[in-house]
Amino acid sequence: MDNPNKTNGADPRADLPGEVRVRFAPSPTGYLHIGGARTALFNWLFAARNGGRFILRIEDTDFSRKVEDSTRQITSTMRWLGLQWDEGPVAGGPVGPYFQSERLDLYRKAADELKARGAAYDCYCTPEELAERREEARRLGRDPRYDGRCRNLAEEDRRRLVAEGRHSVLRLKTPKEGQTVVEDLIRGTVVFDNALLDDYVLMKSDGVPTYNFACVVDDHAMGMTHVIRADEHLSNTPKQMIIYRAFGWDPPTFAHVPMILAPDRSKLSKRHGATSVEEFQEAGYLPEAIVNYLVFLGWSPEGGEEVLSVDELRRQFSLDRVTKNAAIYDTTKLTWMNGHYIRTIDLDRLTDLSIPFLAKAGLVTEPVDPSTRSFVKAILTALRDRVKTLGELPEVTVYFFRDEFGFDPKGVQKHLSSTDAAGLLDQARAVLAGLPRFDVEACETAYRGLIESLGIKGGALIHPTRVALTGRTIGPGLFDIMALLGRERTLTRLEKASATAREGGPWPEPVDLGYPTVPGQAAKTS
RNA sequence: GGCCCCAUGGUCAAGCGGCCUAAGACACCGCCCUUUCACGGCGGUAACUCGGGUUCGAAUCCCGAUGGGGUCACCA
Repeated sequence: MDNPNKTNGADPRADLPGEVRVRFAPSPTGYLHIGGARTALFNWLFAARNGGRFILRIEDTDFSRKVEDSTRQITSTMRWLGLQWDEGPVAGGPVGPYFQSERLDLYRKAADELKARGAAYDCYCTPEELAERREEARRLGRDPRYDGRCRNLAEEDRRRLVAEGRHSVLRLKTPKEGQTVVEDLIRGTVVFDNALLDDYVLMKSDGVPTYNFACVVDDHAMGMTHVIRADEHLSNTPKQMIIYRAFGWDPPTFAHVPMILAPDRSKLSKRHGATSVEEFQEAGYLPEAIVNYLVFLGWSPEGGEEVLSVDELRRQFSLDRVTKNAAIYDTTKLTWMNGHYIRTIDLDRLTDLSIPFLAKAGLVTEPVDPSTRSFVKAILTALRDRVKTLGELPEVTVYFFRDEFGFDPKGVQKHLSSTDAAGLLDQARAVLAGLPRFDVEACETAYRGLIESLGIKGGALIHPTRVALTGRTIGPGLFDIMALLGRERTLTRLEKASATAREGGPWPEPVDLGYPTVPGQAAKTS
């Protein structure tokens, strides 16, 4: 005799490492969505805080031929963010495989068990018929739900349908009465009427499970203790609870975190600009800034700090300080935070992170030699608190790397259009040329001296010099620029600018290095 | 449309019955610092969706309305 409980066994959780087990289960869509990243982050932090394990599972039950590429993309971005998983692709683990596409046998077995328990049944209705009936129901103003006609099929009818060559799907026999109660860590108690639940599909006709089914089978088999996921899954939860109950399994504890919405309050999608972590990565955002920003979308620390290190987050994160309301995603604060990290992280690290951006613009060639590296480092010292993203770097540093850098017409107009300016530049050049040492202090002393002896205001000399040396009116301190440029280039540029000023131009046009892309702010500019 | 969730400034948010004539951060606006631009410092504008209750007392509890969001597939 069949023992309906025989495959229940012990709760898998009992034998698995970690008291707390949580997972992030993305489907391989090609990139790591910003909302997904936050869900992953919450899970990761929750595991860290509770001494648990963080599992990565790829939900690739959909067709998708790019599974491999997509998975690589997602995993590499997660690593870049610092969200290492304890079990999952590459890492392996005791309850693998961690790709749903490799777990098909498990689902089939589980499906058979459910059928044996009388909790599910084969349905032979074709998609066309279903669509037709849905349409019909809609027309009559009824809920477009499955009518349950295969729920209690007589054996001979079943045979007839098979003989017609029909394929079947497996449907769950959902209870017609009663309620399903979800005790959610964030939402509290949420009650759903079973009567509203459809006999939805568990296994598709091609033998592949649907999301809700695979999700339950895996969460159970993988010993999940908590399921932390986006709010959009809350309405799926009763369906999943019923499956757990049908198997006789204890469901995990659920926590539905609020969604991240686009500025227009709708669900975040591609048309809202940057929605993937990769886009921010390419634009020169630092992982710590993204993590820091993301965690504050829905969570806040007890102390009210706005900037917290990852270590601090791992120590402080808790689900009971997660808000219930959806957050609108706005990059302004992220950009500010990125600027904060740019000016506070270790300089060597900043240098290493910056070089690829300069290389991409052709300003340096990788691998950089030591002297170039220290030059970049010195530039960064002078410039780091003036940029918000690494992507802006080429734009604001060209003149350090190239002698053709173009002049801002307004700057020229304002500071280099008179012959006075040319004269000033000549005098400055003479003074600088005679300096025994050419460093920040020496340059400044020389300039201050010249300014005083000419009886002019500092700006009268400094502004024209800045434009002459950099082509623009903004940038680091002038004497830092001189020291960075070195005597030779400084003198040459002064001379050249003076000559051009005398001739009244022409001044080279600013070069286009691809303007800094700040994702999500495109809409603002237009 | 049914069901579910949510509701404090432009945005993120603190607040969990009296400490609220409501924190903090970003953004914005002034001022200061200053060779520019930043950074930094100081200050300012700006919010409890509405209506009923409960209570001595409500941003906080209850109900309703309104608004927003999610979900209703052989997608995940």
